[in-house]
Amino acid sequence: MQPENCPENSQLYRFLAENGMINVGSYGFPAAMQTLCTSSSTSYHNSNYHFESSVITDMTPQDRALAALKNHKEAEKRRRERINSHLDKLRDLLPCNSKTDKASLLAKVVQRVRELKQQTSELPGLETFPSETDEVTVLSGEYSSDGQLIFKASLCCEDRSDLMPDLIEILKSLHLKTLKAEMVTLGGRIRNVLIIAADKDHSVESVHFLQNALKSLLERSNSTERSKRRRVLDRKLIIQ
Amino acid sequence: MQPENCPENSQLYRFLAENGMINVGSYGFPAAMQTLCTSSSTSYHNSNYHFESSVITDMTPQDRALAALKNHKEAEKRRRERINSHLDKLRDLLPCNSKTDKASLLAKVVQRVRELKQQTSELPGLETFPSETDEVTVLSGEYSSDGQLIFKASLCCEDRSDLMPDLIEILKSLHLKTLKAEMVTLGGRIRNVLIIAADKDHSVESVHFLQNALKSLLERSNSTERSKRRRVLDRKLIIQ
DNA sequence: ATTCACACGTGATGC
DNA sequence: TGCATCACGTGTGAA
Repeated sequence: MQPENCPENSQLYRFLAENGMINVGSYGFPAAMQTLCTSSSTSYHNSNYHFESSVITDMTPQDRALAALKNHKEAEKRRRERINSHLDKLRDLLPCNSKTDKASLLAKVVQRVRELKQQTSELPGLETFPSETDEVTVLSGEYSSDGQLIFKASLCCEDRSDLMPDLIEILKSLHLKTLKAEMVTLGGRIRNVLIIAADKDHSVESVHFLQNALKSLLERSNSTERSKRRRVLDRKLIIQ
Repeated sequence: MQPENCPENSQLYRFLAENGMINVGSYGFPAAMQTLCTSSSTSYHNSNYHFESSVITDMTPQDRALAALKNHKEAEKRRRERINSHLDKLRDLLPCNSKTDKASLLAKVVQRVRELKQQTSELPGLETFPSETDEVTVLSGEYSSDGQLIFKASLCCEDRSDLMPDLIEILKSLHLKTLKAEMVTLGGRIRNVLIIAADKDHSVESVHFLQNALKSLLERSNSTERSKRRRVLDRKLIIQ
C-alpha cells in the first residue's frame, strides 16, 4: 500500500475542486472488492450496490459526471493492477529479476513460449494424443514440385459434434485441399492433424488465415458451456 | 498508418498553442535513433531531421521545453508500441483470437508457461544435461520429520569460475544446508541441482529468497559478455 | 541535464 | 446507458 498519490496536483482536478466540488472523496461508487483469482484475472462479481433512491435523485448532472469520472479512474487503476499482477507472475516464472523491463520481460516470454512450444511438439508420442490444453499449430511447410505449398496444421480442443463441419467449411472457403487427416479423441477431447495443400497464388495468406480461423473455431468451442461436455466414445481415425 | 491524432484537442496543448507557439510541428529534436534489437519489434525508421547548428543556438527555453515534451511523447509512444507488439506475438502464439483482452491474454500466458514448465521438468533425462536456455527452478519440497523443509533447486546457465563461490555464499547467507549437489557442465554451460534443507523458522521465506537470489545470479552471468565465454572442460560431479 | 520506464487520469470506442 | 478496454500525453523518480 503506497500512500495516495494526490491527484489534487493535477491542474484539471484543482480547477474542478475550486469550483465548489469539495467532497470529491464522498461521491463515487465503492470500488468493487477484487478477490484474488488464480489465473483468469476476471472476477467482477458483486457489483451489487443497493443505494436509496434519494441518492440518485439528489445527483446533479455535475455530480453524476464527477462520480462517473471517479468510477472510471478507479476501474482503470484496477485494470492496470490486473495486468501488472500477471506481469509479476511472469517475472516469477522466468529467469529474470524483479526489475526487468516490461518490454524485455515480454520479449523473454515470447522467446520462452516459442521454445517450449517447439520442444513439446518435437516430443514423439505426445503429439498423437489430445492434450488437456487447447492448441492451434500451423507449421510453415514446404513447396512441392508443382508450386503448391504443403503444410501441417494441428488443432486440439474439446470435442463437439459440429467441429468437423466447421473445419471442413473453413478449409473449403480458403480453397485448401486436405491431403491427409489424422483424428484422435480421448476423454472428450480431440486432436486433428491435417496435411494441407494450398494453391500457389495465395498460399502464404491462406496459411495465416487458416491459423486465425482455427483459433476462432477454438474460441467458439470454449464459449459453449463445459457442462454440455458429453461423454463420447474415444476413437482414432486416420484418413490417408 | 492512422491519421494524426490531433494532440491539439488537449486543453494544455491548446493553452500552450494560444500563447504564441504556433508551429509546434517544426520544433523538436529527432528522437534518438533506436537501434533495432532482434526481438523487440521496433522499426523506427525515418525520423531523420538534419538541422543546422543555428537551430540549436536559437532555441529559447520554451522551445527546449516543447522539444523535450515532444521527444518524451514520442518515446512513450514507441515504448507502448514495443510492449504491444510483444503482446501481439503472444496472441499469435497462444490459442486466442486477435481481440482478447490484454489481461486475459496475459493470464493465459501465465497458465501456459506454468504448464509447459511443469511438462518439461517432468521429462526424464532432459533435466540432467544443461539446456541452452537459462533456468531457475525451485520446487516447493516437503517437511522432514524434524520440521526442516527439504526442497530441490535447479540452476542452469553459462558456466563461469566464480559461479560456485557465489552460489555457496547465497546458501550460507540464507542459512540453507546443502544435502546433496549435482553439477553437470556441457559446452560451457552448467546445470546445478541442489537438494536443500531449510531451518524450520523461516523456511518458506528462505525458499522465496533463494529463488530471487538465483535469478539475480543468473542475471549477473548474462551481463558478463559472451565473448569471454571460455572453453572449459565438460565435467560431471555428484556430491552426496 | 538527459534518458528511460512507469503509473496516472482522461477521452474515445464498443457492446 | 453504463461498463468494459484501449491509446494517449503527462508527471515523476531512477540511472
